[in-house]
Amino acid sequence: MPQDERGPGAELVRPRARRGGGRPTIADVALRAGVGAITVSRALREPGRVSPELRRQVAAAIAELGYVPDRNARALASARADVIGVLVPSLTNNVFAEVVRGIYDGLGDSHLQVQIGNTHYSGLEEERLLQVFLSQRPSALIVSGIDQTLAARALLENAGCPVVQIMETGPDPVDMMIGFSHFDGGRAAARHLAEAGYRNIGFIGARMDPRSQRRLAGYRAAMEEAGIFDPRLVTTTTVPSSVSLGRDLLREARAKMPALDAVFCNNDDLALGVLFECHGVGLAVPSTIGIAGFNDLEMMQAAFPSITSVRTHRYEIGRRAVSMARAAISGERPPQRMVDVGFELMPRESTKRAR
Amino acid sequence: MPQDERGPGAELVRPRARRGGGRPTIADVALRAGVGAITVSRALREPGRVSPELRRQVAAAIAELGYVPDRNARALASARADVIGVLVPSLTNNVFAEVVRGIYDGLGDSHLQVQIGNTHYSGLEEERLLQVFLSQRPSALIVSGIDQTLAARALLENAGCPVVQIMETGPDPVDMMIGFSHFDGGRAAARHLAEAGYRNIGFIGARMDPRSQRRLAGYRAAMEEAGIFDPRLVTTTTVPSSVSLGRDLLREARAKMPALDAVFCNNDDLALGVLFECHGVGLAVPSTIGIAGFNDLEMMQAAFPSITSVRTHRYEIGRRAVSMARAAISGERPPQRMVDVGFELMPRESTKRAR
DNA sequence: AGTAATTATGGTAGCGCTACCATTACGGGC
DNA sequence: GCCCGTAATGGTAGCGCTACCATAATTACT
Repeated sequence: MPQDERGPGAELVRPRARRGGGRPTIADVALRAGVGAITVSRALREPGRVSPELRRQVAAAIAELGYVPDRNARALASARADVIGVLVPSLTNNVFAEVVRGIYDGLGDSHLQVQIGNTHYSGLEEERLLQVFLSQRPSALIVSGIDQTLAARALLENAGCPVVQIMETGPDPVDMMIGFSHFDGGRAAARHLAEAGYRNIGFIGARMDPRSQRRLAGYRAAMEEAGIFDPRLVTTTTVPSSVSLGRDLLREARAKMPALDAVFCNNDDLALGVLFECHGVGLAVPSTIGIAGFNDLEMMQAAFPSITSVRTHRYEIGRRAVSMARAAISGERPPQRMVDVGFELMPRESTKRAR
Repeated sequence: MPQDERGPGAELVRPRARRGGGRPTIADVALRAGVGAITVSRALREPGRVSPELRRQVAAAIAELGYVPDRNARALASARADVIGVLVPSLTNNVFAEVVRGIYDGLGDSHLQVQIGNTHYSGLEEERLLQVFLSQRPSALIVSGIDQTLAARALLENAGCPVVQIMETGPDPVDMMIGFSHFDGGRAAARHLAEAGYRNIGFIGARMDPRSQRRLAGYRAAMEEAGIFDPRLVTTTTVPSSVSLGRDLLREARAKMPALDAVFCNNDDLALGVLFECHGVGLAVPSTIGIAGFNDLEMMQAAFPSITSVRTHRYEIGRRAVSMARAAISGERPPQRMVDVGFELMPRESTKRAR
């Protein structure tokens, strides 16, 4: 007889193995603490509603068992996942990377998780991701921009959770909104160049998503105010932005308009490329050509010469968007549904034309 | 009698309102399609096991009702969320932003979602996030580096799901691993500078996380091989990297070692700062001073002069890490548990010393 | 003192899905 | 023709938690 004698029936009698893999559940904790399961649940979510005595017992039992609540079960039972869905058009674009960092930092010690979707600047992809996110019943949604498709907008309006649109301000928010005016930012940069004494001020733009378009519109407005607008000054492409592309576009712009004496770049990557191109072909900055960028990445002030740019408050937008979402989740709708965080023109060497 | 006559008992008889908010469930779809609920579930997850006939009926019912599966219920029932947890030390560091982009692109049309945690280069934070992630029973985990704390390593080993360590290679993987040798990368860059004829080759490093340390070790090995190592050539700080910091560190390095004729920078941001500092103080690059960076960001080749760097395959690492994870999730352990994607030295103008 | 309001706790019944097993239909090997 | 393996489908019983209601034990108030 083998030692491992269990009899042929043992297999049949054995209770079905626990599906979940044997992790302790709330029932185990309740048993150990000598309380009901619901009291454990409450001790975790609303400690104020449980007596200090029981709270201690529960905490001890949790520690002894190494209990970790199952987020999936919680989400199913409460019909709400502790997740904030975030949609951004790009993950590698430094601007959105900082927004995302602000979002993460804005979570603080809340139990919320972030789920990021990358729309690749595509409205259809945004719709698809919205569907996916909604299937989790998120606690809130943060979406970039104000140019959602009709279908996406409908999804947002029926999301059943707070929604924050970020990075731009505009009329008719779905719910809440925090950002700034790209039009005004573009206009401020262009005005600055005009005031510095430049006359043939070009615009260089890549990608040309809706926000870029509005910066271009702001540039145009400033140029027309000064009576120096000329369509040949505008050089754009839908190709994604890069430093090399900045070099290429400056070459293209100068070929078209040899008299060009300044450029306002859609973003700082292009501005850096423009600076390198000037170095490469021996154009003096700022005396022969002025350069202004947009976003004010850290490197703008370290460049030589330092580059004028429009500082945007990306990190702050991320943080405050989460604050607004958290407030709304707790039921307290913030007084301001629409927040304009503005921008700041940072004049530097690259636009100091000697008069 | 009021019109709205329901009798006092109506309130008690009324079936309890559906908790979930009235979204159609799998049972609704099953009813409509005239099949069992389980068949709907299978039609969605393993279409091959359902007859084409029923599959069509189910698809039609889903479309008519606008059914969207509840991910939370699925996760609870199957004890597995369709989520890949990703831990990175930084979200704004361009290198990790590209890894993350590769990860997202690697998902393809799978039903997987990504959950990103930002460890801020902290082992303790990594532990905490691992706990949070594990409470969702993720399908796989991707973690950066090989320097986990003991506790974090234990969590990973008992995670009960595939684990991929990325960005580095090293002995003793938890499960799978994909990356490259930072030591070899650092050594290759330093050797290149020595072979180009530079003699007083400095090292400039920021943050000095474990990967930076290994690059420094590689640099040192190359210097000792060439018999030109001097500890005064090394300038580091634990401050996070930036372009401005590159300028500062070059000033510091030159103050310490006026004979400095080349620098290998920990990363490309610093290298760019070094270039600007050289422009600022009128040092000729590459004749008076040579510059090499690490990672080969796009701007390196667009810079003037273009900057030598060590190209790392960040996007590819992200993509392939997901492939490996997906393979493991499907049960097919990939033949290679450890993948070294290598790196590529990109010699450019900034190290072309005229002999 | 008696009643209502409040607090603290527990029991029950799901949330919407899938694992597991049972059942049926069909074809092939003997 | 019978048995058995295979494929296709369904029923049942949870997964681990929380909403909802019930109950008991207080406190507040008339």
